[in-house]
Order: sequence, then C-alpha cells, then structure tokens
Amino acid sequence: MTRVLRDERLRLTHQRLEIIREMAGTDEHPDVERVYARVRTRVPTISLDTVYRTLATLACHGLVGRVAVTTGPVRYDANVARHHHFVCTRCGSVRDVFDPTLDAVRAPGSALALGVVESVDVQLRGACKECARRGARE
Amino acid sequence: MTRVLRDERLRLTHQRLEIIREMAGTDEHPDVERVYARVRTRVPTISLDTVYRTLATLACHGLVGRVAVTTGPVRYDANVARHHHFVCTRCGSVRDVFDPTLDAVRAPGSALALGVVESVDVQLRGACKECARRGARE
DNA sequence: GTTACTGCAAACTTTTTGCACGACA
DNA sequence: TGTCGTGCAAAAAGTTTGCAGTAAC
Repeated sequence: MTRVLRDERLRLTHQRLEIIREMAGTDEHPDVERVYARVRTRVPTISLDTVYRTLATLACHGLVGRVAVTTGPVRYDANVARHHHFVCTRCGSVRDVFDPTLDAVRAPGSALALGVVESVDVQLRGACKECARRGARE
Repeated sequence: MTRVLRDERLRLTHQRLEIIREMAGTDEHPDVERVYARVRTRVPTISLDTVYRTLATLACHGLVGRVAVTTGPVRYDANVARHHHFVCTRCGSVRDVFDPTLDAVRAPGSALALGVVESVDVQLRGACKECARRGARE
C-alpha cells in the first residue's frame, strides 16, 4: 500500500496514512465529513480541509473512486475494481454490487453516435433492508 | 401539460409555465443556474430561488427527474420515461440513451441480500463527440 | 377572499483557496 | 535543505429558509 503511494510520489504523512486506513477499512461510501469524523478519533488535530485535499489527491491518482450516485456531498469509494452500486433512495446508503452478469452489459451501438464509451456502470435503486423493513411496519 | 399541473393542484403561474417550457424544450440535463439563465431572457424579473423551488416541486410531483450522475450541482431531466444516460467525464455533459437491451438488464439475485430493487439505471461513461475530437487533436 | 407562489435577503452547507508553518524525503 | 503537505481562516459555490407582498383559484 505504502509502495503504491511512493510510486505515485506522494509523501507518506501521518494524516494521509490514517485517511487511507480509514477508507480501506470500510465498505460504505463515506463523504468527506464522515471520514473526517472517524479519522479525528485517532488524529484529533487533523483538519477538515486536509481530508478534502487528501481524498481529492487519492482520487486523482486512482487510489480511491468518486461516486456520483446521490445528490448532496461527494462520496468516496475505496474499491477501484470494476463493480456496480445499490443505492437506497430512502436513506441514501450505497453498497457495492459485484456481479459478472452486470459486468457483461455492453454499450449499445446507438451510443456510438454520442461518443466513446469507456465504462458501463449499473445502478440499482430501491430500498435497503432496513428501510424496506421500516416501510413495511408502517 | 397544463392539465397535469391542474391534476396535481399546482398553480399555473407565469414563472412555472416558463420553467416547464424551458425544460420541455431541451434534451440537456441542465442545473438550476442554467435554467435560470435561460428563463430569465424571457422573464427578466424571475428569481433564482423560484427556479430552485419550482424544479424541486416538479421533481416531487414526478414531472421532472433529478439525475445524480456527476458531482457538483444537481441536474434536472425533463424526460421521466425509462431511459439511461451517457455521461462525458471530460466536460460533464449528459445525454439520454434509449435502448431496449439496456432496459432488459435485471438486478442479479445477489442484490436481494441488499434490499428491494425498484429500478435499474445504466450509466455509460466516456468522452462525448466534441471532447473525443479535441482529445485526438492534441 | 383564500391560499399558494414569488422575490428579496439572509442563513446554511459543501467545497475551494491563500498563506505561513511544519514535516517528509 | 528544498519541497510538499498541513492547519487556519476566509471566501466561493450551491442550496435552503423566513417573511411580506402578489397573483392564482
């Protein structure tokens, strides 16, 4: 992990390593504020803009992904391998979906008229387990 | 069109009708600021927050859609029928994609573990015609 | 005549930026 | 030691909200 950072000529600062550790240890898709809150328990002096800048830097070097699945704050994704997303339209939670069938979806020929397609992402929208249960109870 | 508004018990104000006309006349996916700029040429006294509120109201009643395909400002989509999107990762433009093959994509069984899937949206990401041409020239 | 909508202003949230100090290589 | 990264503060976007007046029904 630190090797990758070195290869990208990024300095291994205390703050940076803790942000990376935080991202690597979650399968949520946290926004900056959430990462900040979590990292702060271990590095109380860290500032919010360091988290903003660090995540932007990591995304720029392809070490984390930015996901645009909901309105509101930008969310980051520790997983940069090919995958899809399940988005809860009630609470806004986002979960990774790994599925070869979805990976097999190809851009249709008609898309050629629009431009060059480089990736295909499938978004499943609906109600997550908790929200579905809560909805049924009412 | 006005019938739909009446059915939803929304008042047919001058500003509202012009915002709707603007949305109906474009296949872009404009953000609030852009709609404001365009409508203002016809209704110079309209305010930005009226556009914010009106688009939120229309989205709430299902007359327009909100698309979460890029980071940054929220974009609205005049088309509420089933369709997919092509997103240019260079300039951020968004275009509609209509394709029965993509419509046929179903949520995989593994998604059942996450919750109830209500819709499946496919996002094609890449470079639009103009950006691809510009990129090739360099 | 009611009620909902608009415009204005101010507040709030999210994100970016300038600068000086401190830490990594 | 030189440069990059951090923290602080202020500013810039983007969005929401309270209120009084206006327009639609």
